[in-house]
Amino acid sequence: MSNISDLIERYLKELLAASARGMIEIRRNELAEQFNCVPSQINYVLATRFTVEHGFLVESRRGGGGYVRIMQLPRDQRLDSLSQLLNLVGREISQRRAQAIIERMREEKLITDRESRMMQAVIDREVLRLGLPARDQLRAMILRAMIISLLGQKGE
Amino acid sequence: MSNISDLIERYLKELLAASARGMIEIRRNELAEQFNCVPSQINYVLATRFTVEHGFLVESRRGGGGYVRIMQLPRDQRLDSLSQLLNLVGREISQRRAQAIIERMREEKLITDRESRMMQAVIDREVLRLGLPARDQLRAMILRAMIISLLGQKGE
DNA sequence: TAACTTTGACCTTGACTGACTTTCACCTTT
DNA sequence: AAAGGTGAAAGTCAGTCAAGGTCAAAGTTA
Repeated sequence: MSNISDLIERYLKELLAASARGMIEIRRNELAEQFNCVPSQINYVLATRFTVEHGFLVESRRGGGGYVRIMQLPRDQRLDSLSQLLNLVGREISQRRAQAIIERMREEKLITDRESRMMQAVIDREVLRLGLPARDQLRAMILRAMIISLLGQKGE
Repeated sequence: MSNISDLIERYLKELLAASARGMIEIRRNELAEQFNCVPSQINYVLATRFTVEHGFLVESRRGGGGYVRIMQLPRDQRLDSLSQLLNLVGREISQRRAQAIIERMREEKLITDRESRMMQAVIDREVLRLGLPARDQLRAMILRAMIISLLGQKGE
């Protein structure tokens, strides 16, 4: 395995883990050179692995002295409320974003490993064999139902 | 005898036997080339000889750096009963029968109360808003996926 | 003939690239 | 100072390449 994008992801997460405030700043061009890739690949990594669903915030600035700042959202700003979580899901959701949300719930111990595995299995496009956009809508329905059933504690 | 599929099967099982964790990763294209067959024949072999019923779990990833991962499941009592439940689910299933199966899994302690609640939520016809028979087929796919997700516990 | 095997055309996903664009700090020029 | 130029960043996005997936038809075998 281990393509460049995965390596960059791991590297950035190590930097984040080592940083005091869960915040790092990088130079896009420098990082690209470090990994012998084109600068826009950094954007690809950020777009696919450091989204809000994953629990990160990315800011940047262009021009001379530009930078890319990656922040890991602190615990108490994270998925604390059910409505926040459902908001993130919305009326339709891609597999990617759903995976990220489930992974985040697991990291925050809102669900167990087994539960996350089950949820990941269910929202897979191989299971939800429908065309778009119906598939993304169904996935949202299902994910919402699962989240409500686990966290809503309705009637208990 | 010894058609190509049998050869590929034997080869993969040798690899699995030699591997420490009962888990191997292959490149579909490489393997196909090795056996002078078309890549899709690998899928045929996996689909006919490395199913859950046979005690295997197959995962894969597309795109650059893609792979096919084959895991051998340790055969035990729990696995056998889950496998039986899979047969019970079949290719389509009503909500009522699905509810009964989930309830039975809960009684047999194959799943926790939380897990059963989540499963019940997902197979509800209010969530799977499709007409019949598509809904019953989708429910079967989902239920199967959830049960299978429980199989890969120990290995990973 | 029924079941199994093999094949290939077409599809979907994921990683990566590069040409082109936008933004910004810092100069000049007037 | 205000306006405008310059180079140094980062951003965008459509396209290409690299995998694996699907399905039905054709071929083979028991």
